[in-house]
Parts: sequence; C-alpha cells; structure tokens
Amino acid sequence: MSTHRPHRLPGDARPAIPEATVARLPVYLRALTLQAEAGVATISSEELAAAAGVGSAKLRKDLSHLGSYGTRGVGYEVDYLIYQISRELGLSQDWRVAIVGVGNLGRALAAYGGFASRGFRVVALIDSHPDLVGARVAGLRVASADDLEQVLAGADVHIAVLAVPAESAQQVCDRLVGAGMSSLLNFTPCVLDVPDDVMVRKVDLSSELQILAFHQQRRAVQEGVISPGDTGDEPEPLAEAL
Amino acid sequence: MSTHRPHRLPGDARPAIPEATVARLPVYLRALTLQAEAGVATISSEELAAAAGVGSAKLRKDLSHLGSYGTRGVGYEVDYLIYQISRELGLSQDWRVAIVGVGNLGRALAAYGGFASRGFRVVALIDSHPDLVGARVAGLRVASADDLEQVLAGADVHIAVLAVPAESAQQVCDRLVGAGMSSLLNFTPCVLDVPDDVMVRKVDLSSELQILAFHQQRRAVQEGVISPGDTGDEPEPLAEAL
DNA sequence: CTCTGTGAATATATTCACAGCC
DNA sequence: GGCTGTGAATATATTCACAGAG
Repeated sequence: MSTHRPHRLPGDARPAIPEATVARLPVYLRALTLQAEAGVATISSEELAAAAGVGSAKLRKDLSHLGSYGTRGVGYEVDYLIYQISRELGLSQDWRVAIVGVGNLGRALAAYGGFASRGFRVVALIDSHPDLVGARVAGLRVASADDLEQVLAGADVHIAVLAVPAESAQQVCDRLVGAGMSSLLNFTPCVLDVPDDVMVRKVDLSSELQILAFHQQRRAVQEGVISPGDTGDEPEPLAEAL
Repeated sequence: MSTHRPHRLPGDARPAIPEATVARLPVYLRALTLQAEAGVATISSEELAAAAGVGSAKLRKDLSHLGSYGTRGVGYEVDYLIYQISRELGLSQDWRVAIVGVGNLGRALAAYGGFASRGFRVVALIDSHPDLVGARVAGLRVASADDLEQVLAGADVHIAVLAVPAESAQQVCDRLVGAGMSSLLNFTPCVLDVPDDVMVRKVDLSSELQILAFHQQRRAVQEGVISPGDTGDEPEPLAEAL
C-alpha cells in the first residue's frame, strides 16, 4: 500500500503524529476558521469537538500530539490553534497543484474554489486531447501532455491531481513520478503502482457509493424488509431519462 | 460522528463485517472485474492482493469475513468471488441516486461514467438556481429544490449526493433527511448534523490535499531541506494565470 | 471550580505463522 | 506441495476517568 505512510527514518526527532489524527486536522482547522469568522476568541474542547463532529476526548488527544496549546480551565485560543494546526499541516507554505486530465472532473476541480481558500493554487492543467490543448479553462491554458515534464518543472508543481481516464492512469502516473512528483491525489478508480517514497491518496466516488449501499442494505435486511441478495426492486426503466 | 457506523441492533444474526474491510471490498471487486475481463478464471490471494494494492494476509482475512469462498491449494474462482462480494455490498440491487446541487461538481458527477458501471443510476438532479431548473444536464431535467421531497419520492431515490455550496449544506441536508434519505454522500467541506440512523460519507478534496501537504512537508523537514513553518518559497505570482 | 492533558483500559485493525484441506 | 482460513501476537485507535494546572 502507498496511501497510509508512517515513513519514519532512523534519525527522526519529531514525535510522529498518528495517521488518524492527521486526517482529522483539516476538519478541526475548518471548524476553527468558521469560529474565528464568527468572532469566537476562545473555545473549549467540548465546543470544538461538537463543531468538528467528534468526541471531545478524541479531540483533546489529537491536539495533544501537536503540543500543549490549550489552557486548563479555559480552553483553546482560536487564532493560536489555527496557526499551530496550519503550521503542522504545512499550510504556511503555498502549495502548487497541477491537474492532469481536463475532462468533466478535471474542469470541475479546476473551477472549484475550495482549494484556493486554503493555500492550494492550481498552476497547471495538462491534457492529451488535441481539442483541449491550448484552450483556456478556469483562467489557465491547458498544456499538452507531451510537455508534461517541462510544465511540471516550469510551474514548480508540488502536488499532482490525477483525473484522467482509468485506461491511462498508470501510464500517466509513471510519467508524473518520473518527473519527480511525490504527492498524488488519485481520482481514478485504479490502484497505482508507485515507489515507496511517493504518497498517493485516492478519492473513489464509486467506492463511497458502494460503502453506503452496503450499510443501507444491512439496515434493510436487519429490519426484515428484504433478504440479502434480493433486489427488492423490479427493474423498471428510468423515468426522467432523455 | 456519523461516518463510521457499526449499527448493530440487539437481535442481529449476521456476523458483522469490520468497517475497514467493508471499505476495501469495492477495491477487491474492481480488481476482480478487471481480472475477469482479462479472462482470468482463478486467482490466488497473493495475485489478487497485488492487484488490489494490499498485503495477501489482509486480503484473506477480509474475505474470510464474508465466508469461505476460496479453495485451499488453488485460490479463488474469480466469477464466484465477484458474485459474493457484489451480493454482500448490495449491488444485486439497483441503487437510485439523486445529485443535489448542479454546479461544476454536480455536473461533473452527473456526467461521470463510473457510477453507472456499477449499478448506480443517477435518476434526479436538483438545484435551486432558476437558470438551472428545467435545463437538461447529462440527459436529465434539473428539478427545482422547491420540489425536493416530491422528486425524491417520485424517483424512488436511495442515495443523495450533496454538491451544494457550503453555506446551504446543512439546510439542504435537513430537507433530505426530512424526506427520508438515510444515505448521503457529502462533497461539501461541512460537518453535517444528522440523526443516528442516517449515514454520511464525506469526500473532502481540500482535506486530501492538506494531508498530502502534511506528509510532503514532513519529508522535506526530515531531509533537512526546510524547517517547519518556513515557506521555502518566495511568494512569486502565478505565471500562466489569466 | 473548570477544563486540559494524559496514563490506563478497551476496541479495532494488521500482521504473523501455521494447521488443515485440496 | 501449494494455498486458504484463522487463531495468536502485535500495532493502532478510541474511550474512559482523573490528576493537576489555572
């Protein structure tokens, strides 16, 4: 596996934050930012935990891995905690992102405002389709996949987002890795084969739906509505379809 | 928390599959489907594990939770295992999906082929913007958010995908829950407040990038390139921007 | 007194290593 | 002999519960 990387080398000083904690820091950060915008200066673990949708004990343990940034009997200073979490996540730096594959999803990602807000800047769009190359999308010129290496180097890209068709995912991934990329966000449903020092995070829409389906089916079976494996649905055709 | 739901009621018969295993079943299923298409009839845990990007012991333990579907000394029959996993995930049923919010992301999701392939049918698009309501997107007519309850009931929707702006996420979520939805896929960065019996899975693009940034920064610090909190980057303006 | 930070207890997940079936 | 299925061992994560700072 390449997602989920402890990656502690021998002479390591810093205390190593658990993966599960790292995955929640962005959630805390967002909750804190909302509080700050609402003018809240200080917040208790109970309140912040509620805003982040976790238990307060978990929140306190998570934050304790970063250091002692709270005040007993009082709570956490919102701005200071935002600063500390941001620093820990590496958000004091600006991160330059390339989107590879400018289909429906790639375009939606390019136009998505949520990135920019938090220090991530989409600085390059790359596609192989001749009709797309040279086009302007979301304020950027689509570069040719032929020039992938030069574009990544020239734009000083730190993170590549893979939004190409499944068929070409591994091949494009190989070129990204060859070009020195070591952080990939993979929107294809493919398992990517990468060296140990490359980190891949996968966002798989289809898997998420399947997990929801599993649980919803369980609940239906549980309630005796249907038995497992039954369709419970006559295969009636789609009503509103074109 | 609402993601991550064991949800075992007292009189429960079936042996309960661990959440971590459930999350990997879609990956195994995809790997198996690719093998089947390549004409492979039988596969060992070692081979399937490699195709799915996990260790073989983990794979075997995962599959053992579904039952004994392999043959010692031989491996797993690909078609049979596909059938068993599909059944377990509830994919013998057709799942009817509504996409709520037809902005950039909603449109990309509506057009995305990956759903349809695996028994998920987008049967309704809902938005509140007057310019969008009535428009045809990906072969469907965009319904008005005013009619949300009727549309969901009329189209017999099982799963709702939330792709609205963050500002309206909780409000729209409340209406979805009120209309009886109990499985939500949340693309907003918001923590949704839902009843215990509603399952929410969150896909948070910004969080994923932040997690990648964390690890990449760690590696940089590790290698002594920069110290934590430093930018390591002069804030030079974007080259190719419009 | 309130609320953080944290050891100790529990629960979940992964990995090992091998008994047992083909 | 080869490979699955699984207990036992380990590692990770969550939760409890309280000592101790403010």
